[in-house]
Amino acid sequence: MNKKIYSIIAIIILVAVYGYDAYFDQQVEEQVVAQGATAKTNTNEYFLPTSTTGQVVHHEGYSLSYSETHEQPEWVAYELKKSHLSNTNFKRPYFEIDKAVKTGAAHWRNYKNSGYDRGHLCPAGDRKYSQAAHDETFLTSNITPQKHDFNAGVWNRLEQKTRYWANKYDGVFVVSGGILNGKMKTIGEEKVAVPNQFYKVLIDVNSGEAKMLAFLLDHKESKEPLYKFVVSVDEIEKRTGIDFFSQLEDTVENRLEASAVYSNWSF
DNA sequence: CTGCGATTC
DNA sequence: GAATCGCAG
Repeated sequence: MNKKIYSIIAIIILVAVYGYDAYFDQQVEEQVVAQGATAKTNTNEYFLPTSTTGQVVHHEGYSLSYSETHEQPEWVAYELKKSHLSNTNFKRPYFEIDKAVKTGAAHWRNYKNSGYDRGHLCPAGDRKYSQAAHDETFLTSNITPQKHDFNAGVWNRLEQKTRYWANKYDGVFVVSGGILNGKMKTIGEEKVAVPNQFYKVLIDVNSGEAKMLAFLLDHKESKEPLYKFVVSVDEIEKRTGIDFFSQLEDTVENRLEASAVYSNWSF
């Protein structure tokens, strides 16, 4: 008689424990998917945007989608981890053609005496954790023509603020590029297009609830505070045709990308 | 930090 | 072309 009761109790306990465990796992999984936290284990692969050009190239420190017609990337994406931040000073190497771009990346000569900077999209300052990572940003597939006062000015301020956020929020994912449409000037024999606007999109999945932030800047120097350039991710998608953060669960993605609220980001 | 240009070999 | 140096915001 006692045996029977013990057996029943044991079964009830087993079911309860198993059930709770399964429930707990499910909750965790939903949370992980919602926050895109699996990105942690897959660095810059997880949050890659879609490519409108069909030519995605992966490097150790960043990935890019190359637009042959504009001779520059339509986006450059990478994770800026807190551990990447460093004060090391590496000597600047020479710019090199990215051999991984099969259609042929632009030669740096296009920029020579053009009046435009060779502007990094994955900044050298974000890849200072090793000489190799640093030097890898000097591939011309990571470069876009930028006015010097813009590059060294408001764009540089935004990059420094991004490093501030990477430190504060334990890493952020970054996607940057020029808006490659409309009428654009070109420079050099290969006719590298000069974007009229540049964008930067950020996502933080490592500190609390996932949050996004997007910037759209005219290609001109500005002393305005950075929050004045905040737009929704949807706005950038509309202008570029690129789909960002599609790995997120749809309702989460839609909600975050429609918002231009920046109150949960510290400026 | 973001860069360019002159000079030298 | 490669490396070094100085300069500017």
